[in-house]
Amino acid sequence: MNIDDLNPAQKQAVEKTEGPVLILAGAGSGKTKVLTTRIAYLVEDKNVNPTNILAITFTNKAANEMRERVQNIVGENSQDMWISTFHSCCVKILRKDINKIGYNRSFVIYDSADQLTLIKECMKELDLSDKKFEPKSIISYISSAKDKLQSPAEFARMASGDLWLSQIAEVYAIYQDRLQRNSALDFDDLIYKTVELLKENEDVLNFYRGRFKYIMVDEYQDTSKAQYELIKMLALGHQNICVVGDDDQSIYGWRGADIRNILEFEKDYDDVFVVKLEQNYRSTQTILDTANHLIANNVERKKKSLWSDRKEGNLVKVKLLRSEVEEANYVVNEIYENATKSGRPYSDYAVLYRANAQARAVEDALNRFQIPYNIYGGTKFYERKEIKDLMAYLRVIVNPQDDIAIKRIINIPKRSIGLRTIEKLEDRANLMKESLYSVLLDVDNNSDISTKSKKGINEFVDLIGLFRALEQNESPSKMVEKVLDLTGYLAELEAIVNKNQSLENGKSQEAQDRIDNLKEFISIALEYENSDKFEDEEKTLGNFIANISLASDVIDEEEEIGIEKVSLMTMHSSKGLEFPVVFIVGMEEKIFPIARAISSMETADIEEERRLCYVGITRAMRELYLTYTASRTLYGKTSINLKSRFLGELPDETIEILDTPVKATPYGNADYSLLKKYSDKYKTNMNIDRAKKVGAKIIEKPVKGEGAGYDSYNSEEIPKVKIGSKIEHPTFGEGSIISKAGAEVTVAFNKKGVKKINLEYTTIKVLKY
DNA sequence: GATTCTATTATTTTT
DNA sequence: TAATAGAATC
Repeated sequence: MNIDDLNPAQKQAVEKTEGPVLILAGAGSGKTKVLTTRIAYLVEDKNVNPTNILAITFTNKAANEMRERVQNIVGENSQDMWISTFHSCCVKILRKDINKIGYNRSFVIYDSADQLTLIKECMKELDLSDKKFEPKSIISYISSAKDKLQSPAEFARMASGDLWLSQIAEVYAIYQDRLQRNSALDFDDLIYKTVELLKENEDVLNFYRGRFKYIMVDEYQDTSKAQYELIKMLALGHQNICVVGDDDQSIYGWRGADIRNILEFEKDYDDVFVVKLEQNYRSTQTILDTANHLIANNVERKKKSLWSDRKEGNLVKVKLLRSEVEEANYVVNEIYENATKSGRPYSDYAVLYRANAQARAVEDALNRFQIPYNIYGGTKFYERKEIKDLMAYLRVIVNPQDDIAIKRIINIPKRSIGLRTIEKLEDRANLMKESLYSVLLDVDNNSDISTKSKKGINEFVDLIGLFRALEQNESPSKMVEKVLDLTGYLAELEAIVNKNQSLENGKSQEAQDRIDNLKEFISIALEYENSDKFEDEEKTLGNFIANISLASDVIDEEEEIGIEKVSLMTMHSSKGLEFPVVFIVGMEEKIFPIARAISSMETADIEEERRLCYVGITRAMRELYLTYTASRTLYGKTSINLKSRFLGELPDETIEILDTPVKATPYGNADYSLLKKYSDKYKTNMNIDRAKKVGAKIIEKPVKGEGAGYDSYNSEEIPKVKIGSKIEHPTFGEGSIISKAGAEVTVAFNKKGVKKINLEYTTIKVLKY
């Protein structure tokens, strides 16, 4: 195995195969390469049997990438390794032995929507109004309890004396009970129950301990307590545990990640070999210096300092704009000019922000410039209504005890089973402590159900019975087809398409999209059947839907081949990615760091925000822009925020301030310090309107030439028009747009002929977009 | 049972 | 602003 192309630190990380190893891998330091090489090295040079290797990641994407890369080096051998996410690894373990802790082996996995439905039911059972108790917040309590391996009983004990927590404890207990009754596990359970299984069954634990002689964990800084315990149990004994992570990139504390796991790894295991990967292969030294300087402000961290042997590159550009609209315009204009000048494809550019809501302004600007873009974090494939309906059918076929799934589809397509009926059936199920399905089977002996509903229920039950019989010898993809066919689901959609074809409403298109999605689902099933990725599992419907539940593929954006697009995403979702040119927008207090972190008593919260900023900065390969605004409208409210403290934490030598830092706002020359004073005095989020009320002096006239230093128009008033839009001009009358260049459009007027007008200076009315 | 109206509320996201 | 959930109404 040739490892000559690794740097000395990387080599050490690969060659130290025995005992606990902590690889502190800075951003862009070739972490995945080290990990895959290490696995290959174990197999090829150390003659380790591939079955003895367990490599764990957080996302499917990371697992797939790793598997692929390992396969490229060691070939067929990689088939016998477990390279998977925490969750799918746990599913595999649980499928085999979960019956030992009182669950059905054909359990289903509840996603967060199912979870929410179930929680609401549990709350209803306890007569907790969801006015006072936000179901989502209860879920997060329960979820974090599970992350910390707290059972309902332990939670109740801890909560004693606290009314609020005690009530959550009650919900938790019922919720857990209902999950078990439904033969369902939520995502947190997958880890929690695996730990429980291994704790309570020595033989099972010993089996896996014997099997996994070499364990590797990626993104270790993101592990929860439960995941930590799981790994620790498995690694006990041989202690061949290698964890890779970067404490500076720990940005998921809010969903249970415990940064202490990585900070205290050396305390948890004996004689830990620590390697720091500090050479960065991604960014210019200027960008790295900027990031290093910023993150040095954090106290809770392992000291690291990224360096690069690349040239210094451009300074980081810092720019103040007047509003989020101007900010977006500036960014997009810069992308446009930079791309035109350098010949870079648009896919080289990324705009990062703290919250998704900030994307809109950037989107609008991109539309105005007609630059193609992709927003990450859209609707997930599996969250689509039609896919969830279909999945619900499949789940009921595999596991009829799945009440949540039954309720979803019992009346789809319509079978005259209304809400009232379902409620009655449910009450009966609860009363008899039975599943909904058994009550349905027995519906004929149920006196308070109408004949019409009874008929529908029997139809439903017969259908499910038929499917269950078919499932014995049909493949998953065939089953999907059967469900779509025999339920009439597909036919119903096709009818909509045909009926509305002539009409120009979106209904036909929408139905067609759904049909396409369902067809896509069939191919996913076929793909699953033909894949060899899951060699050690049978290709049953149950395993198929479990796989789907653990996948979260975003819908493949109608892959327009050859179209290079600008990427828009949150800094969270940018982790692990890189772009030649990066813009981070909204560098303002209360935006980034976000208000909640500022008001929090915990300095840890600000530190996590700072790490997020570090993640954002280190995405940039060559050029980095940081922008902020004097005034920002977000969630329909305009406020003036101070510039982000993070900007002040950057080194003077690596940044270039492009703005004239003045007090200009779209409203004019607002007195910044005054606003700040009022904000402090009234201890409230001061916005311009409120400030005016309490007497802040704000000159309402826009100040020319001053301010952002960016000579721009107030594009807020420029209507979004495109070629083909119909408009009305105050003097030329109606016309349609035939071409467009920035704010300058060419319009063919109905009466006055073709004219060029500049939307910057002309007020038009848009009749049709 | 479906549709329309009203009120509420808004980090970050994977599994 | 805009999405969405729940209530009110047809």
